[in-house]
Amino acid sequence: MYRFKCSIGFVQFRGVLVASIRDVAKEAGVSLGTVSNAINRPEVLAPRTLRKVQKVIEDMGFVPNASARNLRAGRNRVIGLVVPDISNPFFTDLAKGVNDAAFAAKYVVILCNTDESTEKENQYLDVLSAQNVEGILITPARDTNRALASVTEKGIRLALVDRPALGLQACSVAVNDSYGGSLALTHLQELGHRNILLLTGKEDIPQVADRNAGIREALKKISAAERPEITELRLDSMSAASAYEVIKRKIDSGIDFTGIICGNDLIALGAIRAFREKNIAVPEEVSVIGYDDIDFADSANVPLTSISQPAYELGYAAAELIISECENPERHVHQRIEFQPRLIVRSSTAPTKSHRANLKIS
Amino acid sequence: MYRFKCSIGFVQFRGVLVASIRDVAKEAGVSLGTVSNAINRPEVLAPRTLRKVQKVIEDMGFVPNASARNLRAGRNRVIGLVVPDISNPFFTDLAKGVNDAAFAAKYVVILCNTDESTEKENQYLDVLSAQNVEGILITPARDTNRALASVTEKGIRLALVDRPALGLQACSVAVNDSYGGSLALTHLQELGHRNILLLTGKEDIPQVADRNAGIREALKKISAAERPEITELRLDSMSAASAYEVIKRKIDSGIDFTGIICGNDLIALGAIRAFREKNIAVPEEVSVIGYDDIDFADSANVPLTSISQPAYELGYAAAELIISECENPERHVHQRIEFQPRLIVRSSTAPTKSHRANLKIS
DNA sequence: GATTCTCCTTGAACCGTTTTAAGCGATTGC
DNA sequence: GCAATCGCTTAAAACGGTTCAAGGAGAATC
Repeated sequence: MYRFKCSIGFVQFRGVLVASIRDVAKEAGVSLGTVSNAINRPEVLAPRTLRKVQKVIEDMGFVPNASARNLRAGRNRVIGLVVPDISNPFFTDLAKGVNDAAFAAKYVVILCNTDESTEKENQYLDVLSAQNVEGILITPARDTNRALASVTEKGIRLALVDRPALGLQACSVAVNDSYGGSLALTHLQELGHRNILLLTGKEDIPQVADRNAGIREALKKISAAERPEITELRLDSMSAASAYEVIKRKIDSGIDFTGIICGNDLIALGAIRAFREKNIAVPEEVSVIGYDDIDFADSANVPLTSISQPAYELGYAAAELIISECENPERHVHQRIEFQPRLIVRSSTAPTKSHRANLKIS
Repeated sequence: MYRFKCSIGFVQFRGVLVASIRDVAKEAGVSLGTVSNAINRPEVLAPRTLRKVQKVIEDMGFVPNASARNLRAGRNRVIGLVVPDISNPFFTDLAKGVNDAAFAAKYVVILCNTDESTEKENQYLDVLSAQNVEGILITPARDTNRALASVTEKGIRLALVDRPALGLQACSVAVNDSYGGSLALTHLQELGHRNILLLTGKEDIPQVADRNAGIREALKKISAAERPEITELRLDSMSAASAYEVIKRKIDSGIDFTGIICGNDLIALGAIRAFREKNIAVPEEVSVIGYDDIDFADSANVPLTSISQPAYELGYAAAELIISECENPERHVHQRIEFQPRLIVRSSTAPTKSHRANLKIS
């Protein structure tokens, strides 16, 4: 650090001497405004002055104080990301996308993990607005969160991730969940499954509701004779542990299905673990289909058939969207980006026995 | 929002009217300093005044501007977390621990992902110090990063996570990597493995170096007759994809080992995938041991033997440490917390053929 | 040589808080 | 009855930047 060489006293800050723009100015023999220009509008300075100031900045290791900057400019290059479960690789990938896009634009991301709780979500929204972030990227735990609207009233821009912006003044980046649901159902139906268990989270989780809707939609299109029977089972938390417990109990009370559609891959992994423990073969006796197609799906005990969602791209696009809104508010128009999910077939799904028999006959 | 009722003009901010402390003061008929006191030191105000001001604050939905506050007070309840790879569940869990501890203390976390690059690490350190975060939690990509020292010089408190604080004025929370390495080696050695491949990241990654040191230490304690031969192989990135490619090539050029010690579980999964593809049985032909014991280790294709590290606790402890330092700088003394790793045996390791034969004989 | 024009640079105002010394009315002490 | 004390409240000075109107030094024009 340069501080010992500097002729005038630096400011005491947290017990340490830190250079301010004033110190740079004095050292470089220019005015304070010139230093500011060197940082923000180098093109207005004479090349000689610019170089001189830059050298001093470099030597002193000067970094402009973001708070002061923000106070004056009303901007701070911070966005918030609010997700229900960062341990889920889907959201991890999404967060990575957000981070990379933010980094490229010299923004910074505050990560908030709500554990699927609306209460924690609201607390985080309060904290984020106190921090005065420029924008918030959120995958809301529930569809009806009035706190979301009040955030936009405070001038904080909002974008919904993995959700359409229902009635909100906001951009959204989502995956077509309804189509994803229908992909899963159709796959099992075509393999001959007629009794299917739907193992998801609480109904008020938007993604869950949409996929269920897609499944029902797809059901209608299937002739009555071939139409599967659906049973629903709700987990308190969309985690492997929760699915493991529930499926173990289910096995004990008797299995009345040949296929499971899971709310995400973690649930699928938990279920498969339960089956393995009880010596029920996947996919021979039960087919399991996951959702998200996380990286591990391929390395799993039984490589998972899953519905692939572009998590990283989702996050990247969302961050780009909100950052462009922050940089250019007047020109911005809210938009809705929708990605399409894809079915990835691996080893955890197979035709039912009767279906195989039928195939041989015909 | 109150803004339409207020008699004087609010400040235009991001296209939206936002109340400042001045507006509150005017509305409540008190001075600006009194409002500040109502917020920060309610005990100095007369109860009547306090109630009056609080009511106005409530009605206006006033939230103090964090930038101004930070500028003046030098505190902002923000800490930074810098990790090499957030996609790695080890760091995800760690980040979750940090987040939970921060949330409990009403702090907020800026997440920074460096992709194991010192350059990106330094850029993030600059951004974080510009943001004036109160503290930084970091798992440095390399041991020798001079930028770290300069951060503390700027009055930003530092704590090292998953690393001891080598010569730095900082707390640290770490896992005994050297012991972890010896655990892995001893396990394979006891299973009869005499040719072991070490599949890790670059040597200058501190954790890698320490574990290697632990392995060499353990080797020395083994009698020459039983001492395994170690070959090292370095990956550019500690990811499944990288391990997969390298091991596939290795298989083609001939396998001269019966066991692999991997730098983390992702590497182990990538390696196992390569073996499976080439029809080499794990653990019958090759034993594989991972590191970190991520949640998924148990659900993997071949359930992974691994060295378990308390990632969540690591993060939680680190965050608590730095937050207590921020809240009480003068009373704080730097400390070093060390967790012990544990060996978790699953199915990816087994005795070598000759070892099994020996066992039968004896 | 005076005038205009360009190109840089400067000084001062301002952003919204916190903090502290000073002020002020009421109460207490002598 | 006057000074000292007490309990609140206030005014004003930071904090560290950005921004912009105004100033000043040369170069170009007349």
